Amino acid sequence: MQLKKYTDYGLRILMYLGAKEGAQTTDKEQGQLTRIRDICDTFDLSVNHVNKVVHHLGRLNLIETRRGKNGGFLLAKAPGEIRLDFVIRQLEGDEPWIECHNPYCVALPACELNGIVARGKELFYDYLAQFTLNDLLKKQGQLLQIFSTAS
Amino acid sequence: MQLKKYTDYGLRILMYLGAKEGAQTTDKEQGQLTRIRDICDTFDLSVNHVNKVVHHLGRLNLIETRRGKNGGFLLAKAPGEIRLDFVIRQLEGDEPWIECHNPYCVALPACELNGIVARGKELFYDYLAQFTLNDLLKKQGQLLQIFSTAS
DNA sequence: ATTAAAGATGCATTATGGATGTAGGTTATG
DNA sequence: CATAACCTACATCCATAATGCATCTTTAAT
Repeated sequence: MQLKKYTDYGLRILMYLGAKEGAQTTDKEQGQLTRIRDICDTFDLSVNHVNKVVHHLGRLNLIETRRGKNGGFLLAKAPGEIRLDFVIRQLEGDEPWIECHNPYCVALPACELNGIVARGKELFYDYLAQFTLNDLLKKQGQLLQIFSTAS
Repeated sequence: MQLKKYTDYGLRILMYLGAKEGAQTTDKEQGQLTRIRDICDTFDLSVNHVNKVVHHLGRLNLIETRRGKNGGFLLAKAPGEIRLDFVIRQLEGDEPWIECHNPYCVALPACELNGIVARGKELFYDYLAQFTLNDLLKKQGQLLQIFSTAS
């Protein structure tokens, strides 16, 4: 019962982008785009894994990816528009937390458990829905310093 | 992100015991104790796995186990005393849902995420705390019939 | 055009941990 | 003392997350 590292990495990537882009004064006069390598250097992660997460974030329209020389990626929305429940639900996959089939449970027709757990799961996500990427950037200055020295 | 089958099996075992014992008119005049084999036959599970879950439930003092001939196990408390949050927390293990170490995340000193997820986790368990084994036995009659014919 | 730098993609491999299996030990009944 | 139950410690299997590798496609600079 734990979030996948895959999901975790996705959130770190968003935090990295949010901290960096929040520090840029003008939208147009930004420097180089963030590259996969930048993320890997900062967090000491596998290029291949981050590759896939970045791609996934792109498909979710949370970031915009650009191929080719001087390519990279950046947030596709304002940090306040990126809700944590959405990110986690999508990256994690939204399967039931309890498995009634596989193997099939004979009690299923009379079972109250799956409903209770499903409601609990929704409460978890409802809580996360109160937060956005902005809430992860409260200590933006400190994050920036960490990210700039970590690579 | 899913409960372990181990936990699931534990809840099924408790439901089985609750349904069966709830149907027994007098406490003293009960028949044979429930055995691991009974659970396995009913739910079509592995003896070895159920073995461990039963043992765990015993250590948690949720059931009383008796060794030797005519041994077996039974609920150690009234179903209304067995809270679902406790059962799931114990069987599942109470680790954080997000991993900040292993690999260590450089953002940790300035990260708001782990706290948010931890709060969400507690809300999940708070919700489960409203329910007991009794709530899983609403359809006790139907459960009894299922269990008696499933073996 | 050519080249280099970036992400995209598919497949292979490794690592982790849950799920099972095996073997024997311990306890209680009759 | 034989049997039937749970107890316990391993060992092994297996699903899947995590990671690696190779190649393709796209884009910008030269």
